[in-house]
Amino acid sequence: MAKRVRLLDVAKAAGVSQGTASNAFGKPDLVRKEVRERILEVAKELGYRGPHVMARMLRTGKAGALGVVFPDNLEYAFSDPVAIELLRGVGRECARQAVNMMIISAENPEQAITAINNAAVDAFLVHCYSDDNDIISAIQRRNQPLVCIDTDIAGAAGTVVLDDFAGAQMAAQHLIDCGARKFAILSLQANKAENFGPMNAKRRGAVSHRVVRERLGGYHAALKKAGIAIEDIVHIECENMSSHSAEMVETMLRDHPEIDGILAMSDVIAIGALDGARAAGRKIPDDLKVIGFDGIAEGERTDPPLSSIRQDSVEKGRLAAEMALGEAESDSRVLETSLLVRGSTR
Amino acid sequence: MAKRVRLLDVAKAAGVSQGTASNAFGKPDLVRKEVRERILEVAKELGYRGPHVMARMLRTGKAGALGVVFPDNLEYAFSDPVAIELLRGVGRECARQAVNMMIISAENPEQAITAINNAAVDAFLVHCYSDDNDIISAIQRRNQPLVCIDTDIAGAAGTVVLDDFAGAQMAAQHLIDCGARKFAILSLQANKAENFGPMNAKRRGAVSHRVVRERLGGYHAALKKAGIAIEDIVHIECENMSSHSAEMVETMLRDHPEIDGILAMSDVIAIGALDGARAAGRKIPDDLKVIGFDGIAEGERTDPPLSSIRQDSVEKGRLAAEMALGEAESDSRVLETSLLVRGSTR
DNA sequence: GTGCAATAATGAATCGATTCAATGAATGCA
DNA sequence: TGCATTCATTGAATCGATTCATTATTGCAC
Repeated sequence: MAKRVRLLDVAKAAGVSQGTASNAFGKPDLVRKEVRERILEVAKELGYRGPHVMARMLRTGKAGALGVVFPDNLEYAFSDPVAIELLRGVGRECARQAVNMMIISAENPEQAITAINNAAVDAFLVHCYSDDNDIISAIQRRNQPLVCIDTDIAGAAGTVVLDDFAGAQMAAQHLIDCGARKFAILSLQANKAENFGPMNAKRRGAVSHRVVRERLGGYHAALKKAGIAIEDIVHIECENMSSHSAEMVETMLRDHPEIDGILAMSDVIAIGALDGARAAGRKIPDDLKVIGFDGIAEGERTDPPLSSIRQDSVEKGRLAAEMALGEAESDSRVLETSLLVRGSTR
Repeated sequence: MAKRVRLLDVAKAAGVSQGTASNAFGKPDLVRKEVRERILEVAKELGYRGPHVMARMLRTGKAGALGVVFPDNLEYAFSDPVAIELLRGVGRECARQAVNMMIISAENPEQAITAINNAAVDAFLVHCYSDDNDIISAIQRRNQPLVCIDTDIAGAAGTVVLDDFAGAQMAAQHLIDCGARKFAILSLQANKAENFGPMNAKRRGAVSHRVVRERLGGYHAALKKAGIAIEDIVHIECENMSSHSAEMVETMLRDHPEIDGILAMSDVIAIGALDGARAAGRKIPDDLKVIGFDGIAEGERTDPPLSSIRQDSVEKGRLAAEMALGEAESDSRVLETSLLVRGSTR
């Protein structure tokens, strides 16, 4: 293979200094028009392909890219509807700022750390639930701006979270207003260690995932206020997959026929719950009210359409990107939620 | 800000050559254990953050990333279910090969070209419909492996496409088998220039998007064989959005009450068609059969569930990534489709 | 014609690693 | 003891740009 044509070669051939040749490409207004044109012409003749990206990066220190990390589960980034909305928002802001989007990919945590160390980016965005994490430390070691989404980590440059507590409270209050009295909570995974199924008090007390902790707190607060004892609530921890929650709910409803209100921590789980309830012979919303969390588009098409707590995940991603790229005003934002009433509670 | 600690600083402090220090990090087995440990220790003391990514890239010429470009519409990449599956596949392969995934982001074609020129990647993957494209040229100018998905472009290192013709043929044949005789085809955008609505013969003759050309050809072939004249088919070009196709279909069904079979070039369009047909008072599948294309998961939950031509978009993305990263056997692959019969044609 | 400012161009230093031919030391074998 | 071989280390060259202090040129006003 022929040796790559360098800027220096172009400069020599055009009879100008390397500095001028560089400016002809990067800062055209610093070079006299005719000189610049000659340089570009010579460049074309020699087959120069434009400034070498890596060399420029090394010199300028700018990568022109934002790193996006999903430590908990990487396949999840392109599967979960909420994660996808998040990515859409990140992409939107990156496009606005003319910065590329580097998705850190890995099959396991160890690989992820290597991937992080090899990524030429200017800042990191990390979406995760747990806050104790080798991956987070690896990012922090790079000493670049880091914005955390959905969790608050000490030392992060910024944080974007939801007011999960208030949202959950709203959800539970809504079910109470609809007349439900016997509740089941379908929780997202609460800890690093998987432990799906009924959730005992001990595990409820040791929730390391911020989102789960807050939402659980919000549910409990509203229910308590309505005079419902926490011990009377059925807690189940579900994988964030409709098929999984469907199974769980079907079983659960057979064991606890009295349940008339289901609080699901995600719409994906809630959609499965609708299926499970149908399989267990319940009529929704007559026998049983179900409310999800997130307000994803799929919730419009379920049978019946799913009530939920709407969050703006696109904006969440966009905002986080904006922060990471250093254009945001504050370094910590809490987004609000709103109640979305549809057929599953009406 | 204190000056960054360089490898050279570490080497000096540890009393070894820079080469040895480099090896201590990059090729540990070339350095005696005690020496390596001392180097690492000194590095930690000095606050050395590990080899500088950009410097390494410049020297080695490897970026450790795969560029992914969506020239037609960038927001689309995180909106369309099929594009997302594609990304999932790409992500899977990238993870397997320990390579990051650089999503080229831009708001307009001009910006996209800059973004491409600024991206430190080892290869490119491009998903697009049209084959004449400034963006493609920009990528080709970089002289790196380029794999095209869903279109075949001269000079690409590889191509991954679907047997769209056969799939479309299968779809049309299925509707014929179900007894439909009066057809409407809901096409994806056929050309760079947007022109949604009824599609005249002239526009049908000048389809620049390969996918549309092939699928249209497949539909026509099957219908012709069944003795249906092309002129009797209603052609409508839709935006790939359910809400848009719903409107189009509702209007279309009022103008053409005889239609009893709808061939949609995507499931997204088909799902809108179900809504539009319902709004126009049709019963599916009794009055009207509808079949989509792609076989996306959402099709299971529509009312009625959507028949479709299934394609494995995840595998399409994975395979393309594999090719681009240079591990695939061949440089051109055509994937097969299969018929997915559900409620909308039964 | 002189002085001053503005504009162009120069060329060497720099960004921070990796690589590789050369050298030195240590080991194995006859 | 001598020679070949292996293992560890060195140090300079290299990857390919950008930057910036300096010099050269031009234009303009008085």
